[in-house]
Amino acid sequence: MYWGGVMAGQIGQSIMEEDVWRKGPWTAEEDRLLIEYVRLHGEGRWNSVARLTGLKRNGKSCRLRWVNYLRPDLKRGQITPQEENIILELHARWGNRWSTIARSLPGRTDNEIKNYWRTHFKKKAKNPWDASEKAKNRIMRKQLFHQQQQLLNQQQQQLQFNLDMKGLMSKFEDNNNNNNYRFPYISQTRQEMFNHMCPNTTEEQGNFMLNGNYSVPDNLWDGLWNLDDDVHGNFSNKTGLYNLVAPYC
DNA sequence: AATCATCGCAACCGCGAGCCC
DNA sequence: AGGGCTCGCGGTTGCGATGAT
Repeated sequence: MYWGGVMAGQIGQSIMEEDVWRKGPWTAEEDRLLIEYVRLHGEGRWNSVARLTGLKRNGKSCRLRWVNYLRPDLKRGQITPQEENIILELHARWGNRWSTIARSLPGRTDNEIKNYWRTHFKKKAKNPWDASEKAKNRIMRKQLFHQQQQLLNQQQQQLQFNLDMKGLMSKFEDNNNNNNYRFPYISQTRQEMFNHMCPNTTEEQGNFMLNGNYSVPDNLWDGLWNLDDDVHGNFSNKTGLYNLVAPYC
């Protein structure tokens, strides 16, 4: 634990005052204050956090803590082989554009993916592109090995997937009905959302998924690789929804 | 058991884009 | 037009955990 940087006084005040920003690991109390701030004011205006909550953290630090650790829709746990494959594919396509890659992995942050890449792939070859090819081969072998087990577990996975999807959809609907702070950008009905997120989905497929069976047609995954980067610049609109749902479409 | 190396990840830093006045 | 502010991104660092010797 240490104390760092001195910041000149805040703009707009006649008297310049020195403020010492705290650095280093966040405490539970700091997390609580930040979560409360976002609950009351939503994401953004991070430089207001210190003034409104008393947190001795600068805006950048608050944003980073929220985006990388406190966001309620973050997925915990290890990167799955499927996610690993996506990372490799997208890195081969976009290089170190971590935020772009992260948008295709719901619940994963650019920082997490960046760290994962560095620790798992970067050092395994002289350059990352070689690493990408080697890792892809490794994953293909791994997937082959696990194929039999996956078949055995298929029923159980299908059940879990259905439950997860139902939970996701209920969150969206809760937000729609209750203005839940977790998804402040959502203002669509479930049907509208699916129409937007899954434009290639036929009406029959859409109804099928909406009515409780969320099996993913293989061809719909193709859309994941054709995401238009231009429409993914901000997580405060439909894009956020798209990114959450895209893997299921 | 002690020491050293490596890993994994949270957090920081510098930079640039976009916006507003 | 340009200066200031906010935000997001990618690179880097620091440090605890874990493994190897």
